[in-house]
Amino acid sequence: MVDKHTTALDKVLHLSMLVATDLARFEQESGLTSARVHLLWTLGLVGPGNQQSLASALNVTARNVTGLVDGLVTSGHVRREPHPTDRRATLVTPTALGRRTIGELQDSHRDLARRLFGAVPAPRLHAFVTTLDETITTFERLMEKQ
Amino acid sequence: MVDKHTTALDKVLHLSMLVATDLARFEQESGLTSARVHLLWTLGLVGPGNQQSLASALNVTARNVTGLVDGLVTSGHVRREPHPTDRRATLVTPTALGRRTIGELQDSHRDLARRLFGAVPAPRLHAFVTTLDETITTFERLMEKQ
DNA sequence: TATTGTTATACTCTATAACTATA
DNA sequence: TATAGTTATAGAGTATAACAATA
Repeated sequence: MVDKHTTALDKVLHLSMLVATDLARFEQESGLTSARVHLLWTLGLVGPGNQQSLASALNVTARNVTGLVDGLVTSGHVRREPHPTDRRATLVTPTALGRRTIGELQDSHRDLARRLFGAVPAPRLHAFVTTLDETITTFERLMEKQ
Repeated sequence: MVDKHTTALDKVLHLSMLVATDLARFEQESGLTSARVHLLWTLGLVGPGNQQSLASALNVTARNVTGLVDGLVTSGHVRREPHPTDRRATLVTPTALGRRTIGELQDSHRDLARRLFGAVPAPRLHAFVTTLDETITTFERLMEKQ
């Protein structure tokens, strides 16, 4: 039998694993890989940008972004455009297909959240989020100290 | 502004991402990769077994397990032993180093859980776990229907 | 000089298919 | 015939290092 703290952590990880499984189905259907979906999702969050900014946001090397963008150009999800002011840089911009895919990602994310938490009474959902906030804060303080 | 359901889901994912970051530090320090740590963790859960059972538990192909075990044999974490009754099979068994690593994994998992949730009042932690249980159940019912 | 992106190279994870030894 | 594991092959993600073009 495990202690109650471990139980809580394991259930958090279990839920996020299920969400990842759901995302994997999206990836299969769209013919995309996790890394490319991650790039598209980020593009949806921060808007068109150069590859360096994507590398920072994704926490990978610039070389890696080159490869991911190559793949997404081939699949027709993004375009490389000249940067308006810096001739060294390229502007990674979603195509119509890319914009549609990003929208579907955002919609299914929101739908999933609503289906998962829609039946939870408001006060309990509030307490749930409060606990998560405290936990995340605790974690970030722990990380700082090392 | 996002709705409260999306906020809840995003915070769950944020927390699990932080946990993954913590695990990544363990991987760096031990010189192991995620996939190999996952295999060791599974070995700790289910005990020594043949490669097919590991493949099922990890949800990857037998070929993939061959490669992971190759790496862990080279790093000295596991040994391939003859299966006592089936001469086709090999028994993947942790070495002393492997057992120590598995123990450290389990300890640091338990420690992390205690540090994250140790300060949460018992009733609120209980409600937290209840909400997670409901959510996981909801999710699994959603998956069945498709 | 510093930065952006690419070429060169290499390793890991992952998969499918064909094969050997054994059940 | 079926199963356990390996060899052969291939693609994707990731990294470091060297380099060209531009700032």
